[in-house]
Amino acid sequence: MDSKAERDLTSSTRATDSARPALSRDRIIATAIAFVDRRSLTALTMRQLGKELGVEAMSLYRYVNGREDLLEGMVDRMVEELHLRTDSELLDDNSGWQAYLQWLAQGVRSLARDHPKVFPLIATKHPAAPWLRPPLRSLHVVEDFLTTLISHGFDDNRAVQAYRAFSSFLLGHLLLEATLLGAETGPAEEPLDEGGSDVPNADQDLDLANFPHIQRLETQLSEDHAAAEFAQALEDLLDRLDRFLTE
Amino acid sequence: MDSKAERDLTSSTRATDSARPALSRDRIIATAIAFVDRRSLTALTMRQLGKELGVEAMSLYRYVNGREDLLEGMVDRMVEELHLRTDSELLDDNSGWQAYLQWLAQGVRSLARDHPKVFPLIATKHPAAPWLRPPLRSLHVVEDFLTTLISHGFDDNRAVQAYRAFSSFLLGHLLLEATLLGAETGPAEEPLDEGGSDVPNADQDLDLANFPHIQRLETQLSEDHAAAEFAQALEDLLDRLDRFLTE
DNA sequence: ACGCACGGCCTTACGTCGTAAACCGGCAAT
DNA sequence: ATTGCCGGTTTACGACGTAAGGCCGTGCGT
Repeated sequence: MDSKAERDLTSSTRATDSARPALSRDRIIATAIAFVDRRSLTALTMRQLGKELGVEAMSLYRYVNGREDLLEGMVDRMVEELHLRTDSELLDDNSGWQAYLQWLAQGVRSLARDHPKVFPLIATKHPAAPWLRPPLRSLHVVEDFLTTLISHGFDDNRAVQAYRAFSSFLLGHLLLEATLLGAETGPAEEPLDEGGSDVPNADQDLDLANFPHIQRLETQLSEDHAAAEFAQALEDLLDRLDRFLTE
Repeated sequence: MDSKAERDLTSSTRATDSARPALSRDRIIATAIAFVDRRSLTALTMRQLGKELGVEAMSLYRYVNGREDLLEGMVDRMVEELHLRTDSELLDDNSGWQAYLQWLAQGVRSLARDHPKVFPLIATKHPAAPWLRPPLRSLHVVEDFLTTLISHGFDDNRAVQAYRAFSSFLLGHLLLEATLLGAETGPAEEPLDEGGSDVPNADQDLDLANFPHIQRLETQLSEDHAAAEFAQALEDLLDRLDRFLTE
């Protein structure tokens, strides 16, 4: 009675099938993303993912071309999402390019916050082309970006430079934030005790005796103002681009 | 005669032995870094590294506490290097904090450029403490940072914020640059042809027909002005911090 | 001088990973 | 009924990280 539960509805593989959604690239990728969100990147294994989908690992290979391709699929899927929900108003002349960039930045930030364990992948994986810079690694998104800026007075050169600056900005802030959030899912991380007990292990490690400033500022350093700082830095970047535009 | 070649020089394992430098954590880590530079992160395997050192894989475990620890060691080593060659002049009141930040930024950039394949590790690995943000993930470096800024008129709060802004800046620009440089060592990457030929596979892929801007700007997008852009963005950041300081 | 503990490296072994290749049941069209 | 494909399974291989124990030369204690 293990996997026979959904057998009787096979009278015809109709669309009304609700029991077993049937394997597909999309479903695999979606499940993989959810899985990584819940567990971790290194936990994402073909066999585990198979189990998650109620299927043997090798079945996945009919839809994804190996693990590497799966990861790429996840990245593409997530970034493409950005383009899909582009409010076309934003691309018009109505709201300025700044509104568009604000929207885009917040969108990418949402990605990073919703999937902190996946984001390093977006940030790190080598793009298909050298002009597809993380995290804006979708042709659609980049095209939107360039279109919007150019239609708002940027010349080619400045649009490209803006693209680069914007990419760097997002990457830096959001990868940091994501790394912070997806705290390694560390279950316990044994201190590994390295030895006996007589010698108090003289190296510096995590006692802050020799680092007075860090020690004093420890709490401040640990505070999380990610949202505000992101917003502020984004403002500054936009100002910079604006100045850049009218120079 | 396979591994006996270097047997006869074992008359005594004296210090004067120049043939086989003898295993040590330092040597292992150094070799690992060099190895990753030459090959890639995923190619760095305990067995491969052993081979590189003329030793069995398991021998490494006497000095590094597993692969994860090895990677951490590599990161630490590289970042610590920054602190070691800190010109103490820079920390004095003589040159301003801006000179220090310029120096530090260029130092980290050198790291990224010298070891583009390792840099993602520095950027991505979870720091030991939440206030050790990549890529400035060394207590020494952070302490230097805070000391310098505070001794130049920053109050605690602003110094901390500067630290965060600076980290994000470096991470974004340099991870991007490193990713670009360490071009995945991709040997060929078969186009994998995905199926028949009748349906032209309606997705966009890499023909730029539907992306006029990208197509037109392709060359500009591919141009590499990393150095200049980095310098410029750094200038702007310093200005921003300066304004921030006297507000 | 001799023995012996010990540090440093090797051998063996286990479980898990990605994935190539062959296989197999059932549906559709012939 | 036959055939062939489609979607999934089985089996198998080599490489990985690493636990556990073996082995051998060196240097110290006596």
